[in-house]
Amino acid sequence: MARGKIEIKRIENSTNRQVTYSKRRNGIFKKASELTVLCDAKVSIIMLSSTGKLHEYISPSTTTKQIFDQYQNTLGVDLWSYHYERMQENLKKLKDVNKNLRKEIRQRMGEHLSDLSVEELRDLEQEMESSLKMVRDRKVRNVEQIHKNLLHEFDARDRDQHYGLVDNGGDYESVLGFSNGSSPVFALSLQPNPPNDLHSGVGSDLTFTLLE
Amino acid sequence: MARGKIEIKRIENSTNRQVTYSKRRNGIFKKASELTVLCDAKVSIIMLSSTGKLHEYISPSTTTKQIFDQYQNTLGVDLWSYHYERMQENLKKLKDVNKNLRKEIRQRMGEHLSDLSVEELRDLEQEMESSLKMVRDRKVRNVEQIHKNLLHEFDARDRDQHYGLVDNGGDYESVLGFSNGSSPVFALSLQPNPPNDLHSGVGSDLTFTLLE
DNA sequence: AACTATTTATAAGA
DNA sequence: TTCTTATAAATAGTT
Repeated sequence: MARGKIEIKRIENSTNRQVTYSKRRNGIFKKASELTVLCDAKVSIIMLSSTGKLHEYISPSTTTKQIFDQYQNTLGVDLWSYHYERMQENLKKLKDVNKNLRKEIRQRMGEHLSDLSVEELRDLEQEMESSLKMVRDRKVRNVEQIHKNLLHEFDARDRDQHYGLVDNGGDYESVLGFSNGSSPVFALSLQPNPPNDLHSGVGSDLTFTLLE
Repeated sequence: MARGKIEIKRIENSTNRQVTYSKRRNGIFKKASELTVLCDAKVSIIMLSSTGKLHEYISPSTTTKQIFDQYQNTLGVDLWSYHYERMQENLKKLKDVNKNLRKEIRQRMGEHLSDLSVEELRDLEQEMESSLKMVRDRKVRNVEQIHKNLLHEFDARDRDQHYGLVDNGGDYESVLGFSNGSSPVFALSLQPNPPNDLHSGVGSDLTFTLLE
């Protein structure tokens, strides 16, 4: 635009290209700043040079993020708001599921029962009775298995070397294969089920029989 | 810049401002397009006029989203990735909580018990027994209340007008104030608790006493 | 929207 | 880089 007209096509000389980029970039930024003031507008300019450098102009009255947000709102485009909204929906659904799970647990813990009708209470009671039976059965099976292992170990020691009870200094825990010193069996016998007016199943009684 | 120099300050006349905005906007966009070609650069310009209108220029070789992404990568800024990451963390936490809640419920339903030690099984059993008692007690109290209401209603009818049983044609449901024809009491008496080998608490027996 | 006198931007050279 | 300056381009005010 001076000292000779130029054609608008890529400047092949790298230095010239850099110089022109720098000069014209400043020119555009100056124009943008004038436009901002003269016309009460907001302008965001981001430039990436061929060498990968980034320069930006942003009107003093705003931020780049505000411009981005406005851009998306106005054009109804979703650059990333689509993902954002999907995540928020997902979050909400998970929270709801969570809430319901907590409610169910609380009811199974005997709380928040006032919402339930007599039918629902009766169904819940039956469900819990049946589940309790399964827990109890599982416990009994576990304890029986431990008991069998115990008998088997004593038997084996007695038959093989006769050093079991004496050499071991009464460390029954190792007999069951618990090397960290925290044997479930002895912990159980030290903390027996406390007497409980609801405690009427055979399973729990078997536990006492085994451990006491 | 022509026909007289102007001061760079807001143009008060609205029409003039609009016209200048339009002219200078085109000027800047033209400069941007020249820069793109001459210097092999990428430019994104977003303008918001004082009237709220949005105009943009984007170099042909790219997209606005690419520029946004590049902007964020280069500056290490997070405009929205901060929120995105926070949301993903949140999502993950909720999923974990959810998983644990489901596990707890399953265990309270008598499933997935193999992970539990004998102590944990015993604790769970006790917890469920105590919770079952609360459910049972609540059911009993509800049924007792319904029974009391029933007796009170019969009593009142007998005392006041002597038209209860005859005029009502034996519609006991309305006596309890259930106008939709689905009385919990009668539903309960039609579907009594089935005999259950675990069914040993006094609460459930009381239910049968009341309803049979 | 077009015109045009003038200002501004800038290409090339130093 | 920065400065200079001839000249192209942009544009303020007018029509």
